[in-house]
Amino acid sequence: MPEGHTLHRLARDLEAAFAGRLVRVGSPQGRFADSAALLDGQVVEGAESWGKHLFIAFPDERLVHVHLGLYGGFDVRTGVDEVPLPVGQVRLRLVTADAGPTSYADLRGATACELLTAQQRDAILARTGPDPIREDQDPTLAWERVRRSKAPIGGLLMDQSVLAGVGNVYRAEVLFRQRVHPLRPGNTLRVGQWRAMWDDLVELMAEGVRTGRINTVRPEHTPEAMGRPPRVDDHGGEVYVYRRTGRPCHVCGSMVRTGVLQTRNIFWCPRCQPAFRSRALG
DNA sequence: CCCTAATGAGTAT
DNA sequence: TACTCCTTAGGGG
Repeated sequence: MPEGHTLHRLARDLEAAFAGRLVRVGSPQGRFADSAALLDGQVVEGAESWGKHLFIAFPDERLVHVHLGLYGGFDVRTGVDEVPLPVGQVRLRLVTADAGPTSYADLRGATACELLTAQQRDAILARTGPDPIREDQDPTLAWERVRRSKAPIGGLLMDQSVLAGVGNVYRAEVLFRQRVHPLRPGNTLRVGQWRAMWDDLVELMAEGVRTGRINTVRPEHTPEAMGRPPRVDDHGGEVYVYRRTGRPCHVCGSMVRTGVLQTRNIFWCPRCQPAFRSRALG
């Protein structure tokens, strides 16, 4: 489930499970085997995330860079009695190998799993915008990009060089909550609207880190408050528009619409998010 | 702008 | 067997 909150939780969990611990490092699937051999038997220094990028630090400034892509997963288990045999395509496995409690972590389906230098990590961070999950981030850096761009805000929100960590769910939901149409050009937004979106993302994504889910509905729109059935599908969080095509808007009852914006599905409410200029999405 | 490929696994047909 | 997906990089107009 890879948006920024997922990576942040993973960094936290990997840090708790492995920082300061001697680990065995392997690649049961084989595709990371050479690099794993270099790290095997070393002590993990820490783990950190930035946007959707995850870095696990080993001695001598060697960093494992992980990007989960569309469907990667990193299962971290702490305090287990036994480490099971790998199941499926495990690209990277970490297992504690000292006197402390036993933990292991299995990485599958990642777009990136590679060994980088600190310089290479810095190059990635240099093309990554402010991350609403991290402390002390400067939203004006993102605003300077948004206000100069005629690209649709729905695309800018997912441009990781503008803003780091927002994916398809958070973009659809923050646009709904702030009543902004996805096709609205960045350079037509007012700074107050941008600031409201940023502040909302800070809150929403912090809640995502706490719960591990993307939950975006306000208290008055929860299933309990409205007497409606809870969302039944996949990921579990309550949302306003994401993947709710053709269903009634929780706020106004209009049918939620869908379209494609920069190769990704976008969802919005035509009444709560009135069109601005363009009608290309209907 | 458009298209395609690349990661796994689950669910549908 | 196909099709989906909380992503991104690369190539061609």
